[in-house]
Amino acid sequence: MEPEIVSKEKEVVSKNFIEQIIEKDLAEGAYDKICTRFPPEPNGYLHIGHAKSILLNYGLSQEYHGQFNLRFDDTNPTKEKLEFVESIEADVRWLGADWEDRLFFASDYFDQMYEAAVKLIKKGKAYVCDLTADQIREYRGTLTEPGKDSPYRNRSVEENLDLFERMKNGEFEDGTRVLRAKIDMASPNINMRDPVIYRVAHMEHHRTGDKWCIYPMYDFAHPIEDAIEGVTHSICTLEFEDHRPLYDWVVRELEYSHPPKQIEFAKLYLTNVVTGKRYIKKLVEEGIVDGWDDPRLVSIAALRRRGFTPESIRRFVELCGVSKANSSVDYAMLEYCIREDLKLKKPRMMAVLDPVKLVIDNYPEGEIEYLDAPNNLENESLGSRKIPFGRELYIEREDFMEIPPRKYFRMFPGNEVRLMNAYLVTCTGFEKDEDGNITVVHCTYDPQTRGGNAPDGRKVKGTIHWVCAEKALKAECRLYENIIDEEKGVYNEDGSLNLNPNSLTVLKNCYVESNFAGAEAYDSFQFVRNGFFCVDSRDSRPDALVFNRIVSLKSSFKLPK
RNA sequence: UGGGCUAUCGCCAAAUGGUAAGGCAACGGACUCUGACUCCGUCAUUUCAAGGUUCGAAUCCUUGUAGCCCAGCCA
Repeated sequence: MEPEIVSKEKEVVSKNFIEQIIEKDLAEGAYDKICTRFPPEPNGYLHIGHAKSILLNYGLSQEYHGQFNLRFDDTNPTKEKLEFVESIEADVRWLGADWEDRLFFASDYFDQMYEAAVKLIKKGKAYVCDLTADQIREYRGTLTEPGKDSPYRNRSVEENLDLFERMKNGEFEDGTRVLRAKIDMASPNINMRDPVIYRVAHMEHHRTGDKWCIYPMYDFAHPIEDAIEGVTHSICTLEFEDHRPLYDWVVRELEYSHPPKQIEFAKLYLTNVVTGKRYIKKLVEEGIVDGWDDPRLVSIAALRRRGFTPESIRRFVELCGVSKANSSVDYAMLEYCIREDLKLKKPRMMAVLDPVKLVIDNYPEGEIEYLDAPNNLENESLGSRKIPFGRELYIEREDFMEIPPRKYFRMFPGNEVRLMNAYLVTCTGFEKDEDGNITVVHCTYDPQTRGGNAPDGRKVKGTIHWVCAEKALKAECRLYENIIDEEKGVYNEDGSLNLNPNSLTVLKNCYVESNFAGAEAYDSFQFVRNGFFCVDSRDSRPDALVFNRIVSLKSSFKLPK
């Protein structure tokens, strides 16, 4: 036997700019092994944008055989909650980013940060400042004018040491004193104008309790956290570019032997979707959506509930790429990824969302037969199921037309179509109510065509889905679209969110096959447009279900030109 | 009018001085037990603009233009 030559076309994947930096560092021997991290502040739920950062950092650690840490950047107790650290852990794990035993908290380093601050003071590189917040702002100058030195800038090392210790000991009220780095009040980079590195806040921290009443600022804490953990490449988003000189200043002044380096990349934005914790939070709080996992949102929890798989999100992030250009990825790309992932993996069921009754006049009354239906034509390993068939069925309203346009292949008087996995039927007539709405469609079936093929080999152009009227499960279907209007964009002119009033449609008269595994676990079904999948995987229900041609709801049949 | 960053197809995005990859979307056509999927084809003489250097420029230089970020004791 000739061995089959599988010449898999090599996928030419070009390296993104971060990979190039890492490869250069590795080649030059700057590091033996790389270490990346995902450092969320536990102040909200994660969304698709965070997935990019998580998967980027984790992916890099895998690609270059390094480490990936999960670290909570919990240096501001006013915003942080335990609830969020739990949800974040769950989401990161679900996405498949494995931090092994390296789950860290910035708050675990508070002692070391305090010591680091003392070290700066001793070097004459930090001082306690008594200016009020307003005064500090005034002294800072503006974007175009330099700042001026604080009157407290030249305190002695001894005095600074004493004052800083007393700050720690709780001798001062919130807001009365801060520790500042002594850098350059005239720097064109505002971040370098003697930034505050420690503030007083008498507040309970969700992990350290009341042990501390001073807390380090991000710019001071973050580089230290990275250095302590041996992070080599500290990857963050573009808005921190201006902070890099300060990041470098901190690791330099603190004399770390293998200083981490900060690399910035552009955040992921999606078209017609709300990202941004601020806005999501508002939608949740105002009750416009049901919660953080409302399927109209793109939080990780929502995507999961909606049937997205970790694989599909990984693929999506991979397709989006990494660069420094602000951009907004077409929502269609996300849909493509979930379709791709699910189409071979999941059984495909039948459901009718907008039902109209179909009566097969020559089918014996009261009889129900069970027909074989493959679960997925493209994946035999998913097996088959038995579906009930009877004299009365429901079909999709749009699958019948009284007067068909040209090239309409579905049901219209005189036309023969296939009921998927069942029989060929010929439409013989229909009934209307006084308003002119179609109420019943009539047809006759050809008993010879059981299974959907005619012994005489005749072909039909149309195949439609259906459910058995007697046996089908009546369900409430919730149809979700993006919460932002596709045409008008995300924001109104006044900057408010442009909400799509049709983002949630509840259909009360839907019918779903009753006899697939897990049917009984559902009391309502959620269909998501723009893809033929649906799900509600909350409460450990079965995960994503795929239905036939739900996609047609949105763009059904385009009239030929 | 300070500083930092970015500009390549409708949307992402490669190309690292050698003659504009790829994906999504769109559009044709073939196939089809859904009009989906699959397959096959089309889709940037040109890279924000204008000059310059070079045998050769998306890449280098000059001058513009547009967008994003920064004046928290947030991250």
